[in-house]
Amino acid sequence: MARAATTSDGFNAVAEPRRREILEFLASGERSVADLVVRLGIRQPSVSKHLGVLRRVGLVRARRHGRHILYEANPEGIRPLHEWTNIFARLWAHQLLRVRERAEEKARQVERDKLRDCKNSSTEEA
Amino acid sequence: MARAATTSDGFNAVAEPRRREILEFLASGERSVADLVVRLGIRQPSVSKHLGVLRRVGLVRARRHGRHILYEANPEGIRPLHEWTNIFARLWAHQLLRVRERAEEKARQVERDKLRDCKNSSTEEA
DNA sequence: TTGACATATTCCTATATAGGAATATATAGT
DNA sequence: ACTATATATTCCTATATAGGAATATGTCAA
Repeated sequence: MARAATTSDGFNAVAEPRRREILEFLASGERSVADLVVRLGIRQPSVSKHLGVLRRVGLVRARRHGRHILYEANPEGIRPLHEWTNIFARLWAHQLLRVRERAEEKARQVERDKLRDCKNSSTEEA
Repeated sequence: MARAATTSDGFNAVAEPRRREILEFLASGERSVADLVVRLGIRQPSVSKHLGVLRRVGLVRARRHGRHILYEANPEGIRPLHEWTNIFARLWAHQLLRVRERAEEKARQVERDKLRDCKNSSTEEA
């Protein structure tokens, strides 16, 4: 048997590097096919084909605007991939630590601010 | 040109459903090839081939234990995929809202604490 | 060493690509 | 209607599969 179709699910669609590039670009907003051609530096038919795959899998949506067709990312389509990778989240010890550390650092910062505010209000009392 | 090799990166390796199943199973701990054969219900050579792909891409590690070879997931290999999906995190409205709401609620709580602390310090001046 | 078990590898084939080239379709402007 | 522009589709080909079948490799045990 050959590989599963690129249109069989998001995982297969996103396996192609160009399609990831497209999605990365579309993450910043709606773009025309021509925009993508310029951005990716590949020929227009290739871009259209990739967009076709992404559209069939529900990773992008398209709408006409004059002569152009504007594509936008459908972030909901990416979520299943995100959820899947989360299966391993509990094994990322450092990341957990880092997130917690950042939260605690922020809390400390807030404490410092609080102290400073109190002092200021007691001296200059605007 | 054909599709990128399954061993070219984690995205391509994980595009195959069987390989995802393997990783899901290995997320619960080290397993032998025979375990995987039972679990997946596919023939041993297929499992070995899938494991070979996963190993080359760095998604699993193997070690011998007697006659058996034990495979374990390498969660670090999955992180790049997770990071990539995070590009769209800010577009997941509910999650974004939830995160922002929690941050703002926390900020309000901090404000309340600050006010209370200031009042306390002006009355009981410890 | 021989045999039994566990895993990997090789050979085979049908299948689905990705990109190039050429062409079709659709829309706007004149 | 005609032309220019924007995008999609078709045809082509080299390539890499996934799984089946058969076989090789490696390890223990007696």
